[in-house]
Formats: sequence, structure tokens, C-alpha cells
Amino acid sequence: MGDAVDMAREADHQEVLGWVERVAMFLSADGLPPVAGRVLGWLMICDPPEQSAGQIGRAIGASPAALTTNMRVLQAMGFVSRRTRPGERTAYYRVEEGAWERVVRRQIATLTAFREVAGDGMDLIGPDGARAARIREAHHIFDWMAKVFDDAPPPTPVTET
Amino acid sequence: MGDAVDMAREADHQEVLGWVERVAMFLSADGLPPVAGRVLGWLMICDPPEQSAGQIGRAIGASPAALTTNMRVLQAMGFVSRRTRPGERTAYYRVEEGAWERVVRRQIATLTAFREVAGDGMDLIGPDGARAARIREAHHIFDWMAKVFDDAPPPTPVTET
DNA sequence: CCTTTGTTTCACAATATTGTGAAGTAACTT
DNA sequence: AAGTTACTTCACAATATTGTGAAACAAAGG
Repeated sequence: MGDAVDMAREADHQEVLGWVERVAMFLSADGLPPVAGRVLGWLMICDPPEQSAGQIGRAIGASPAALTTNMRVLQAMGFVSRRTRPGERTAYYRVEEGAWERVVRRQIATLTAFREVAGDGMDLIGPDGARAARIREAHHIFDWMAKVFDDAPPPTPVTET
Repeated sequence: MGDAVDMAREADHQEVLGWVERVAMFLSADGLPPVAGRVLGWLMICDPPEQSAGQIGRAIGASPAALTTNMRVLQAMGFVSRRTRPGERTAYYRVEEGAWERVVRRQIATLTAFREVAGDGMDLIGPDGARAARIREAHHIFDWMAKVFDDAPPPTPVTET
């Protein structure tokens, strides 16, 4: 059924798939469909780093149709980029540079957006201390979070690509 | 059809409901069901601040059954607390003190948890520079985020409750 | 003790999400 | 030009999520 090298490769792939699944699970908490998460996970760890939809689909066990749909999603989110090579009809995908920083920043921006909602709530019911206190508390904490990030030093750039 | 005071009250309630809906929409991005989000929004802005399931249900237009289910969810998440009064069978709910800080911290913790996943990925494929670079980048950014929060001054406590 | 009122449970309906299979289309190869 | 391969589209199936209605239940009031 295959020699020792094949068996080792198989075991590796299982381990890698397990990791890919963890990545997918993490992203599904953000509403990303399972296959999209698996693709991103796979593209994080695969070798070579740039692969076609077919290769990806075979690796993670998803249908071509699912690949089409989810590659589109991932591109729209700016997580992966699509590249073609001259004289080849196949498109290759890779994780976009800085994708995860964008993920993080987007998350934070979404969170801090609630500050506006809280502000509008206070406008709505007036500054009356007792009643507005609940909303003020929420506003306060989101304001704190926004400031933490505004004041934070930017992440050190990646040295090697 | 009602006097001027009633009409004003009605208009107010519509505005408030609109705000409640925005809160619900925000929370649904985190996977909270619509009704749970509405309840939380309502409890943020309602007067009096402590209300029964029946009152809440009538205010936001949800069935008693939905209330039961979603109040349970909100309590489990630590967002609202349930209180009974001696000699009354009715339970009253209110927004838990510090609920939103908990929301924010939970979100951040969830995000930074990905640092572990990235770390395990690097363990899996070895420190080989070229291939591990993608995962290292992800690890790097999540590490940055975790540190930003670890180093951040805590939010100033609420002065008035 | 029976009524009233408010809550809970549960079966089910409505809807939304996701992914597959099969057919269609496009592009390189020979 | 015909074949091969890869991707895309689309109808549909499987599943998951939510919320409702009706019936059961519990507690307070008469």
C-alpha cells in the first residue's frame, strides 16, 4: 500500500489537515464558511505557497463548485490573491501579504464601531444620569478600547518575505 | 386615536426600538440571535432598568417562548442577571454591571487565542524560513495585539452607578 | 380550592446557509 | 478541429438556526 516515505507523507498530511481545521474553526467564529476557512488554513501552510483551485480542493476535500464560491469570498475580503501565468489557463492563489493584520484590524474596527451606537443612544435619551448610566458605561468601555489601539505602536514590519 | 402625549410616547418608542435594533444587529455579528440582541438593547435603554420577561417581550415584540430561550442565553453569557422579589413570582432582568467590558474582553481573548494556533502551526512545519514565513506573520500580528492589551492601562472605573 | 397570570417546554414551521452534482464554457494541446 | 482539462454556473439537497403556538406548569390571590 506504499512505502515508508508514503506513509510518513500521509501522516504529515493528516496532521496538517488537523491544523487547517483548527484555523477554519477559528474563522468560522467570524462567520466565514467552513470551506473558506479551510482554504485559508491550507494556503497558510501548503508547499508550494501558491496553488490552483484544483490542488487546493483536492488537498482539503472540497468540490470544485465550493472552491469557486469560496475563493471569490476570500478574494473579496482581501485574504488571498489570484494570479495567472502567461500561457497557462490555470489561476494560482496565495495568501495575501498582511492578510492577518487586516483581519485583526477589521475586527477591532467592527468592535469600536459600537461606540457610535452608544453615543447615539445617549443622544436619544438625554444625559439624565440615572437612565443614561448603562449606555454611558458601554460607551466608556468601547472608547477605551478604541484609544488603546489608536495609541498602540504599530506592529513591527515583517523582516523577511 | 390618542392625545398628543400618547403620540409623542409612541414616536419615542419607535425611535428607541430603532436604536435597539442597531444594538441587536451589532451583536448578531457575533452570532447572538436577534431576539437576544434586542433584549440586551432594550435593557440598556429601558425605564425602569429592571423589567420582567413579559414587559420585555411586549416592548420588543417577541413571544414568551423566545424570551425564555434568549434570557437563558444572556444569563449564561453573563450579560443580564435575573432577580426575584419576595412575595412575587415574577422575575426581573437587568443588564449586568460591567457586561460590555466583559463582551470586549471576551472578543479580544478570542482573537488572541489564534496566537496559539499559529504557534502550533510553526511547530508542525518547522522553523524553515521560507515556508514558515506565512504562519510567522500571522503569529506576529496576534502577538502584537495580545501585547497591546496586556500593556494597556485598565479602563477607568465607572464613577456613578 | 379555584382562578389568574406569568413562565417554561416542546413540536413544528419558516428561513438561511452551505455544499454537491451535472451541465455548460473556455482555453490550451495535439 | 477535436480532445482534454479546469473552472464556473445553477438547481437542488442537507442541515442548522430561530422563533411561534399551544399546552403544561407554578405560584400568588381571592
